[in-house]
Amino acid sequence: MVERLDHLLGREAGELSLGTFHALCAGILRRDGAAVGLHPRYSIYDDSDQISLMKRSLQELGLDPKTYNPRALLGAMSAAKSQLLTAEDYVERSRSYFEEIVGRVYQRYELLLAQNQAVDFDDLLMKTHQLFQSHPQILARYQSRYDHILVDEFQDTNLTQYALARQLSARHSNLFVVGDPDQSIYSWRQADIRNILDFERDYPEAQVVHLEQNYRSTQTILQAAHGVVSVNEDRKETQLWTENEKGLPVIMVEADSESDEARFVVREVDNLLAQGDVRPNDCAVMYRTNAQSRALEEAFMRHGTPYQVIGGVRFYERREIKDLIAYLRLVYNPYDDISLLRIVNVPPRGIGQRTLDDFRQWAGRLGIPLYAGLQRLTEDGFSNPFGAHAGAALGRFASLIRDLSAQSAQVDVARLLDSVIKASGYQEYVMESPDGEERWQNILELRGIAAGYQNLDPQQGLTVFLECVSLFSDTDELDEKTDRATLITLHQAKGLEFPVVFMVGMEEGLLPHFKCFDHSEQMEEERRLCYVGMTRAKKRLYLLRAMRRTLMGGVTANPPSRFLSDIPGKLTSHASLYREEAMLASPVATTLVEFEVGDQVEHPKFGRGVVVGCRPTRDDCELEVSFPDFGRKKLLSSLARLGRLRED
DNA sequence: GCCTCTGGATTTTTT
DNA sequence: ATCCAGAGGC
Repeated sequence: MVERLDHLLGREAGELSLGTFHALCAGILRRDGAAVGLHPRYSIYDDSDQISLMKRSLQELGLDPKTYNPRALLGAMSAAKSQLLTAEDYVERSRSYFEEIVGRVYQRYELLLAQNQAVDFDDLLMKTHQLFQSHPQILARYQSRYDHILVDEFQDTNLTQYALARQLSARHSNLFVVGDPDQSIYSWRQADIRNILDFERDYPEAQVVHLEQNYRSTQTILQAAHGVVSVNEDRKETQLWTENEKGLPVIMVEADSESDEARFVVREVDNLLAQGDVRPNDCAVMYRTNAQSRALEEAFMRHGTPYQVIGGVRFYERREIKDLIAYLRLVYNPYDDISLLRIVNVPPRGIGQRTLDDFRQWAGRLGIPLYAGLQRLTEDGFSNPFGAHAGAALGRFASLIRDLSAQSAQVDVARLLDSVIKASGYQEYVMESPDGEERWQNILELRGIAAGYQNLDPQQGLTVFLECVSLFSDTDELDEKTDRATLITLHQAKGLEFPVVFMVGMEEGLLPHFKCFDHSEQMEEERRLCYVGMTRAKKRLYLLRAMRRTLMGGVTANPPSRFLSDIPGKLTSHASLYREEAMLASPVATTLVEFEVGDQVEHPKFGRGVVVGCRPTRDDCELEVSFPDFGRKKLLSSLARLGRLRED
């Protein structure tokens, strides 16, 4: 985004602050969070840290994590935070037994967060809002800093984000939001469409501009996508139009299995590349679930076609990476018990469950963070209450972290990381494990990323590095410089565009996902998701499905997605792998051209003619063409080299 | 304390 | 199919 703006605005782009709500808030809290009791070196807890903390909350309350699913509780709590409900608010309005439990857990969870000097993703937003509310003079500073505020993808903001935008723009009243209700695909993350509806109420003087001209896609693609999304009932009818050409038909492909599906994609990409006007970068393959990337990746790899997978098993969620980050986080924020517990015995250093339980209880009685407890153990003249063996192991760990902390003020992040690896013996530990080599490569990659922070002073470097790691977004890794195809989920693809798009898994159960079958609102969201995917395509759109596919160990046969039948037939062509042998190595879309009755066509031998009949078959189209000099001829669209004459 | 085995859950999407 | 937590053996 920064690059795009640089390109558009030139030098002035440097004056802009640009970021996700979360990143912006993280910076604000880093500077001014002390006003709401936040330590400037607070940690940001991600998904798995949240799970740990939630489990600990349950444990402390004597609740069984099997009865009370930590994920479900986190979900309920997150929903509350997205609407600015504090734990106390929540408790006050809880109506059911479940809500009562959530309320109790929420309170305990908040307490633990505070003890750890940590915040979760939702807190970044909510605490910033609280900060602004309780400290108008701080808010005023940010208000005067930003003359204008623009929120993009406004349909995907939650109530807290909207409230933040309101606060920040209150002084200048220059708030500009851009959004498309048809592309609202994050309601499960508490995105609230009310934000769009309420906007005009909250800003009665707002000017509304409807952007109905599309500059990206061909007419055919737009019409096909409209066919899908216009079925939604909870929707205001709008139809995009474009001055672009009609373009190629949408290609529907029916494959045998997911590997066939993947093979088709790879071959077609190669065909397009061979033809010359398409580069690997122009091609994207989109799917509903990350698990689907596997078969595709395999096909791309085997075929030797360059590709990149966005998201999937996320880099920063790999175990070896999280472990090393936990060392850095603990060094950075000694209150961070979650990070300490993660690595206290990784690699194994003789601190087992028993020792740890004793130690935690002991520190708990003293009311001090675990790290402070460790330091106390090593103080001179302190008689260690743990056994000789366990006590010594704890002591060694304590001095390990202390040495690293001392270094953290002196050396840059990359060197600090080297020290962590060396002092903990992490390299040996990783190399012993299965996939050791691969995991070590990941660590080297992390080392490379850390090296990018060398020009900052040590403290600053560590701060910025940890923040980037926590707030890293998958689409950040989208690499436009190396020329390769992109494999990406439909959700992540929002906001992007590609000349060639393959949507795979167009089946009932995948898109729409079977989890959405029972709820009409969720079903409408699936439809929008399909719409988002289709409208990413500029020139060529392929919709693929597999007759059989392996899901969670078992083989299933999914019927075609209901969305496929909402695309007007005259916009589509069918292709399948069965025809593959007969097909020359040329892209499907150049051999299949869309014809309608009445089209003027030209044949290399018969000359000009008019299409009088058109019968689509499963993977082709039988045409009947009337030629003035040769009479009526039956032709196969894929074989007869017919050209359509321009309509005037 | 640490390693291995087994049974059970678990996959929708993400800042 | 794969990952994780808990149990049991060394």
